[in-house]
Amino acid sequence: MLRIGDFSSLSQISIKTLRHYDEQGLLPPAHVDSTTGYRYYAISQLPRLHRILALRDLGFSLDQIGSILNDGITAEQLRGMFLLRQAEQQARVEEEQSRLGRLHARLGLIERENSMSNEVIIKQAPAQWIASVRETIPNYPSVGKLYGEVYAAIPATSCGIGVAIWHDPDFREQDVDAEAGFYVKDKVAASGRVQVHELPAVTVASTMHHGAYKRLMEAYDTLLRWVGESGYAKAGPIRELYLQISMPVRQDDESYITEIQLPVVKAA
Amino acid sequence: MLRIGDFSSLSQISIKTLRHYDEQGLLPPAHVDSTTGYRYYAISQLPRLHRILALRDLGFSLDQIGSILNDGITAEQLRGMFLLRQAEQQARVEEEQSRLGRLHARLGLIERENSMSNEVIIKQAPAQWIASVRETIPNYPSVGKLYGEVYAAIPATSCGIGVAIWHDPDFREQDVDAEAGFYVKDKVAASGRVQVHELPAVTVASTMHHGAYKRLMEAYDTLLRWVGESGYAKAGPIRELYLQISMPVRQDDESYITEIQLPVVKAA
DNA sequence: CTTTGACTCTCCCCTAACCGGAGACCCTAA
DNA sequence: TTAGGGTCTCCGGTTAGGGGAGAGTCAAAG
Repeated sequence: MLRIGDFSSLSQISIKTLRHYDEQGLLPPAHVDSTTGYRYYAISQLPRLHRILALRDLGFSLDQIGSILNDGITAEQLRGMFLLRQAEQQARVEEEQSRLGRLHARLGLIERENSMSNEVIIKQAPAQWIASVRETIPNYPSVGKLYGEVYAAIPATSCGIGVAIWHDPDFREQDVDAEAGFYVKDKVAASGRVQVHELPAVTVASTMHHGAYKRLMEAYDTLLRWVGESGYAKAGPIRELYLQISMPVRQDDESYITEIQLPVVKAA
Repeated sequence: MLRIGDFSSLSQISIKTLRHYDEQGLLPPAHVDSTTGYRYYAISQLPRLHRILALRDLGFSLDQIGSILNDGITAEQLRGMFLLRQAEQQARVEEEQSRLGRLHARLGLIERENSMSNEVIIKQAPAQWIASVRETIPNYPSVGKLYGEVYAAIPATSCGIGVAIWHDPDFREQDVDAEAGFYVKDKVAASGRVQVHELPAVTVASTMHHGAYKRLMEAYDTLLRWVGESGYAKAGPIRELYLQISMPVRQDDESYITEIQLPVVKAA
């Protein structure tokens, strides 16, 4: 019988860890003195400790290790747990690799521009009701005229932020297939050219543009390059959210804040 | 000014997280009502939140993000932090990949043998004084005779566990270059053929064999295969530690516990 | 037999980045 | 004025242990 310190130096596992494994029921000492509480370990417990460490090294939680070691588990269940763990680990590796890729791309940007520019993040855009008109307009700035029409058609109280959706599959200078309107809290009544429909929840790559519209192109550049470099693919029309704006709209107002959202899916 | 719930649904970041970022000094609300404690956020704070999320996505801790955003950091320092983070991430990817590899190998074993056999783990063997004799012996079982010689030469009180070290670079059936002796707590005096020297601390791949010596070969098989599959290379002579043994030694005693340690380095 | 120094015990707090819930307070629309 | 939903702070929990305090224990030395 070994005291905990001896068992610790024999196994090279810290005393704290051994006590922790005792508490978790993974490795109760062979004997515990009921008056002093001293833990006494047998050398024959070393293989079990080794097994615990091996499973820990494979990424199982202590809970899972407990299930594997204590609850008489069948070979089939064991295989299932390993398959599950392998799938998780596979996903983890891919995630960490993708993070490394993004880091690499960001570092490249820093080295070129010597600062941090627009940040791109992936997020979930929730399902959202929108009141809007859709029309082919001669050029981008013309979109402004559509908002008045929508605004007049819906109650002001349910009117949320202004949104534009560019339905063209690619960038066009002219004859743009544009949808413009406002997010609305609830389903309001449609009227005439103003349609009310629900945008489904999607995963988007998003960037914030803080400044004048005339520099919005930079944000688009950043966003599109990032999406390509990070292994995503376009999965829907680009949205612009006019979070901070003033009336009348000016092309050079530096206080404007615009979010650009590009629906994406992970590329294979 | 938005209340925290509005800012939360606008940014798709949970209220709890926003409060947490406030506490950490990352994103204090634009205004806090001093009587009610209500947090009020400005839309112009969205870009900063985006920046925080982007850095979080790259794997920086909130502390590091705070340094980057709050402490006027130079471009050079920023570059340094990113380089460091990239190196860490690179190491992490390699570790997780290696874990996946081990998992895959283990799963292969499970599918073949339908159970868990010997577990192999990597650990640090501490530096250790040993009293031993080294001799070329005709075959493995002959090693037993050496222990009596060592045991007679050292004080019984300082005598630790029995150890054998196989110095041949590869497995040999005959004329084995063997070292046999006992770990000793302190440096004891050498005498005659019995040498006392210190084994340096090394990283070893280790497996526990619980059972008769005649099946020790299985443990060797497992250990050597594991080392190959897991991307390590042999870095020294194999040790056997006789943790549980009886006198006289019997080849078929199933209560024996033997640890096999193979010094390793990560293969490139 | 006693002392002494090393060892061990339990208990509590700490890690990172939040999540969940309790109880109290606040805001606003009907 | 009230009701219902929003918000506040505080407490506790998550993983796998680490650090330390204060009290008790063991074994060798005197």
